[in-house]
Amino acid sequence: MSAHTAIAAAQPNRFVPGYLAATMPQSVGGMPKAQRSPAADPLATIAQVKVIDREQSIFAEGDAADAIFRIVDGVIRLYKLLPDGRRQIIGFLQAGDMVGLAFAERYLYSAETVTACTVQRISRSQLDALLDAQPSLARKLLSVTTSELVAAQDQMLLLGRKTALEKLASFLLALSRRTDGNRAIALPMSRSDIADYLGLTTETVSRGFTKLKTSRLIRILDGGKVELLDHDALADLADCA
Amino acid sequence: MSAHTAIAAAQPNRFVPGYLAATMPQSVGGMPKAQRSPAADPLATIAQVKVIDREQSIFAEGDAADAIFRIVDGVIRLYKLLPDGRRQIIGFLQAGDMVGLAFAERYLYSAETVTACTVQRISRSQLDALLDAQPSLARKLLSVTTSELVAAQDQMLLLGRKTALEKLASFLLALSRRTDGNRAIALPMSRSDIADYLGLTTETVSRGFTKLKTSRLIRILDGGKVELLDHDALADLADCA
DNA sequence: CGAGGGTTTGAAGCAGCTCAAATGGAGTGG
DNA sequence: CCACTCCATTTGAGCTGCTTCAAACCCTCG
Repeated sequence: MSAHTAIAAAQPNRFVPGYLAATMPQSVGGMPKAQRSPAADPLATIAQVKVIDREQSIFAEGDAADAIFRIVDGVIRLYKLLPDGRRQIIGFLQAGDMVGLAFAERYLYSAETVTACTVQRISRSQLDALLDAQPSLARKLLSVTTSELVAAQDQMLLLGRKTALEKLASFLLALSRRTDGNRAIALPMSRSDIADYLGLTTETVSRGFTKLKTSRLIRILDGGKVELLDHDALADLADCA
Repeated sequence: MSAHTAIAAAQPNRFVPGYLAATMPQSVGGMPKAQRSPAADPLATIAQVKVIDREQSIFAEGDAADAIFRIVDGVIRLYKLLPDGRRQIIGFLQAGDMVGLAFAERYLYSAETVTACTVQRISRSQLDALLDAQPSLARKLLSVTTSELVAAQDQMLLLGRKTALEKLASFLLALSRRTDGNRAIALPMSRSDIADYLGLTTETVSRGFTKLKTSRLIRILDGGKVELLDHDALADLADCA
């Protein structure tokens, strides 16, 4: 079982339309897989399933936005680039998340797999038809999009005002929240992915991990997993200094 | 006529539900005021109008979120605070924008007037009733919320990966876009507001303005206005280095 | 005209970056 | 099973862009 599967398994049926920003800090109600009836998921019936290798592009910023994707398994990163190559990762997406711009001609960011992924592809026209046929869907999507906006605002606070160590602590806690508060969390993405998500360099991320390790706040486990040894201390770090 | 009125007049009927993030980089279609029929604005009929002084609180992070607000005139800032007082401004809002969390118990950020403002207050229960009565409203709100998310993602790129001067150039261009691309733009907010929006200090913002002035890219006008002398050069700065 | 606030400018410090090298771990082939 | 390669990660050392601290400037308003 690969690392990302562990994340995916704990992930409830999150549903994210349009732009998907930083999904990390979003708190989600836990609902066991068994309770999800297929009837409640009209998208599944029209989706086309694709399996994609790790580190592959799904679409790039500027491509015609003719489809949206829902992640069934695996981890995906969304990012924007500056002309000189500087990269900002907008979010890491997991099982249940949806990707793709709902109301624009072209994708405004790029999407790549971090791990091997299974995704559902839903064409734009099919989604539009579904929205027409089922007006309640829009309200549901509105609710989830609003949550995404909340997450994006948390990330703005992080990027604009937190120190490197505070950013790292926030990141780890957000991951922990996504996996139902588990102490051990999977980190399928590289240091450089984390750096580009937090507005840092890989070296600074690495030094931060070292500092958290020597402070006994975290412990590195096998398979790229991290154990949060002192949740409260990390929370203090994350919220402030 | 106060400075903010100039911004407001150029502002079409933007409509922003739920969390309102950085609205700056959002491009909006221009529609003259005369074409807006009151019938197309069901919110206006149930809204309670309030006039608020400059530098006043509208609501604070953590307050019960029992109403949303639509700005009729003036400029408002939304921000989040860290426990030690560091502030990140999430966005500046203007006429047409809506503020207030649609699907949470409490506001997740604070809102304050920058200039004197006129706002419409719509209670949460009234909005919910309106959404039930008029399902198409949800889809419209979804569209606009998605635009907000796009703006938030642009701001993440700015905060995480741009230099001080690039941030300033981006900010000025975004303001210019909001006022239909006018060369002269109003800056009703203080240096410290701008700093907290761009993840900088007031001193760095001030030095940036000075550098843009001596480079002949901008010119300071009366009444806190700024004229963009070289739009293209600013655009080069904003997108990259 | 004087007080009070925001803004600008100056000088010094430092958090995080850059450049560089060492370490380590996973995959590959002998 | 080991040797080797490759590349991500870690560590080190110096640098720099932004911050911090401080003071001067300047506008507005009473």
